[in-house]
Amino acid sequence: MELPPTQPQPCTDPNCRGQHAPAERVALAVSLCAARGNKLTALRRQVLELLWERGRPTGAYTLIKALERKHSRRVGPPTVYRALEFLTSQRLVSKIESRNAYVPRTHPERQHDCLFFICNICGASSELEDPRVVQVLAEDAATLGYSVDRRVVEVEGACPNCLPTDA
Amino acid sequence: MELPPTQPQPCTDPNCRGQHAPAERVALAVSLCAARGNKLTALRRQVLELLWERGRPTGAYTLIKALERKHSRRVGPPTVYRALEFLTSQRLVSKIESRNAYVPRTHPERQHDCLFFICNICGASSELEDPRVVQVLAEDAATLGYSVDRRVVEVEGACPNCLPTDA
DNA sequence: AACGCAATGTTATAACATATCACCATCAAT
DNA sequence: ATTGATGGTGATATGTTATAACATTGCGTT
Repeated sequence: MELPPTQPQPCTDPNCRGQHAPAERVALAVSLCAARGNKLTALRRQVLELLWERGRPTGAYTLIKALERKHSRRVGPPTVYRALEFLTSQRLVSKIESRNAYVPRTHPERQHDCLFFICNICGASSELEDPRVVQVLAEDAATLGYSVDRRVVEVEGACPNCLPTDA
Repeated sequence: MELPPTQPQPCTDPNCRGQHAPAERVALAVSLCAARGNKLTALRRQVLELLWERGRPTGAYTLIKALERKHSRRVGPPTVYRALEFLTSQRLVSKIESRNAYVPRTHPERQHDCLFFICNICGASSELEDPRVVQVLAEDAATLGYSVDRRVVEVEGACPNCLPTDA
């Protein structure tokens, strides 16, 4: 859980227009929150920045240690969990349930639920949007008579970088 | 997490041939393990029985308390976690990642990965098999260049029993 | 200043999971 | 039968993730 940071992953969305450096991600978050009338405070912004800097699903206690290093004082778990809750409510962050870890979302301006691919070897994750998954799950929910509040779709495997190459 | 047990859910698979009472589920598990040369010991069987009796995703520490009542002595966490690991390896149990809880599988004889619907109100869950989900996720994985080891698909919502009725 | 409110700080604890070592059956090989 | 390997279990401690409960700070309003 204490792996070194990586570079942010490339966006897997063909319609994406860039803005992928951490600073740009955070700037987008600032303007999104402002537009919604919510406050991306210094603490919340720092947590989001840390997530972007690390570039992979990161546990709450790793964030706590990073904040303690940055502030040179103790940081209690609720401090970070509250920030994560806020960021999640703003769709700026998603929790990876199968890892108990958190990732920043590449497209917080969109309403869709995400789908995550997670590499079991390097720990990186890729976010994807696929309406077909949403559609199929909606049909299944209808069959069962369920209403849908939230979808958790996580695929574990090996990413292209970690997969043995043929070359 | 300490809700009362419910009845086992009806099977949502149209091709299912019954055998849904807890005793029958356990009998099937016994024969499956025997056929595979694995030992469903007393402890493991008890954990599986408890899961069937509870009829909803159940946390490891709830199982520990139940075993302690049954055995009238202390049961350490590793005891239950080892049983859960065995049952999971035999596809007799799945973990619900979004709840840190465990459910018995209705069709352990099948190889497919499952898809779970979980009611946020009563806590019940339904297991489903849908090859379309597997197919779509496989296509997405191919697009990203990922290999797939495991799928986690969990849909949270309200089950038909808990949804307001029109009648 | 006094108040209301949102955010944050602080401490403790709950809830979930694993490491480690010891013990004891079972069973195959000698 | 003895030995030794294996696998399951018991027991204690510890690690990891998350929340409850309550205090404090900072800031805008009156």
